[in-house]
Amino acid sequence: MDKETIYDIRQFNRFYTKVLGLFNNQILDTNYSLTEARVLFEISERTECFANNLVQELNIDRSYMSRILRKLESEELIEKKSSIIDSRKNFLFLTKKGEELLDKINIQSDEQIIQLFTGLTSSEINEIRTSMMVIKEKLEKNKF
Amino acid sequence: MDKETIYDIRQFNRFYTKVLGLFNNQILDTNYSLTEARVLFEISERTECFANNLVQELNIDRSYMSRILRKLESEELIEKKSSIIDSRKNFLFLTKKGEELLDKINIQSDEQIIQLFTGLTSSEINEIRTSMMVIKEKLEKNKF
DNA sequence: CTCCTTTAGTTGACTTTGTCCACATTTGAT
DNA sequence: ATCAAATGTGGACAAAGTCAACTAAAGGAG
Repeated sequence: MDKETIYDIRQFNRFYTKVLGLFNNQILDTNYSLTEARVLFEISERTECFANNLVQELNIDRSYMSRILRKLESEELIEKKSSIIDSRKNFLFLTKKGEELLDKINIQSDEQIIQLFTGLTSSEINEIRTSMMVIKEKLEKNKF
Repeated sequence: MDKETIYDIRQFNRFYTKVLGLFNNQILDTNYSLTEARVLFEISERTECFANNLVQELNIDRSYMSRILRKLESEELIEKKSSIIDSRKNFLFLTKKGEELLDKINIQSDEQIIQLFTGLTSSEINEIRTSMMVIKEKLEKNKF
C-alpha cells in the first residue's frame, strides 16, 4: 500500500468520524444514549439474544453491559428470562415499551439520514450507497 | 429516498462504527487518548491554530478542550503563545516532543490501516479507496 | 463421578471523559 | 461609551468506561 492510499483512507476515517459524531450527538429527543439504542436494536434483530452477544457485537465491557441491561430492565424496556438449557444465560428481549421506543428511534434515525442527503441528486445518493456497499462487503469479507 | 437505501446507509454506519472503534481502542502503546491524538494532529495541520478551531473541528466542549490543552501543555507536547492582535486567543503549536509523539502515532495509525487491508488485492484496495473518496466528496460538498 | 477449566454474568471501586454553568476578559459593532 | 458576542478558564458534577474479584453454572478429561 502506498502512502497516498493510506493518507486518503485516514482522511476518510477522520471525515466519517465527524459524520457519525453528528448523528450520535443528536441524541434524539429520547432520554437514551446511542449505546442504549444500539443495545435495543441488537436485541430486536436477533431471534435469541444473550448479554454476551452484545458484548461481542458492540465491543463493550461485560461489566458495563451488565449495568446497561439492568438499567434498561428497570425502565421496562427489556426483559431477562433465564435459559433452561444453560442457567448462566439470560434470554433478552424487548418489552412492548422497548419496541415502541426503538420504533421511535428508528424513525428519527431515518430522518437524520434523509437530512444528511437532502440536497443531493438521486444519482449521487445512489453512487454513495453503492460505494458504501463496496467498502462494507470488501472489508467484511476480509476481516469482520 | 427509499427505505432500502436508508437501510443500507444505516447498516454501513453501524458497520463503520465498528471499524473506527477498532482503531480507537488501539491507541495503545502511547499513554494518550484518541482525542489527544486528534488534537495534536489538528494543531500540526494548521498554520495558525487556536483552541476554538479545535472546539469546532473536533466537536468538543470548550471547557473540556481547555483542560485537554492544559494537560498537553503540562506534558510539554504543545505550547501556547498569546496573540498580540487578540489577546483572548492563544496560538497553539507543537513542541519538539509533541511532534515526535505525533510521528509515532502516525506510524502506528498507518500500520493499523495496513493491517485492516492485508488480505485484499490491490485492485480491491483501490476500489475501496475510490469509494471512500466518492462518499467524502459528495457529502462534504453537500453538508460539511 | 470428581477435578479442573472455561464461560456468563454481577458487583465494587475506580478513572476517564464529557457536560453545564458561571465567570473574566477582550473585542467589535453601534 | 455601551453592549452583545467571542474566547477561554474553573468548579461541580454526571455519564461512560475499565479492572479485578467473585459466584455460579457448564463442559470436558480421566
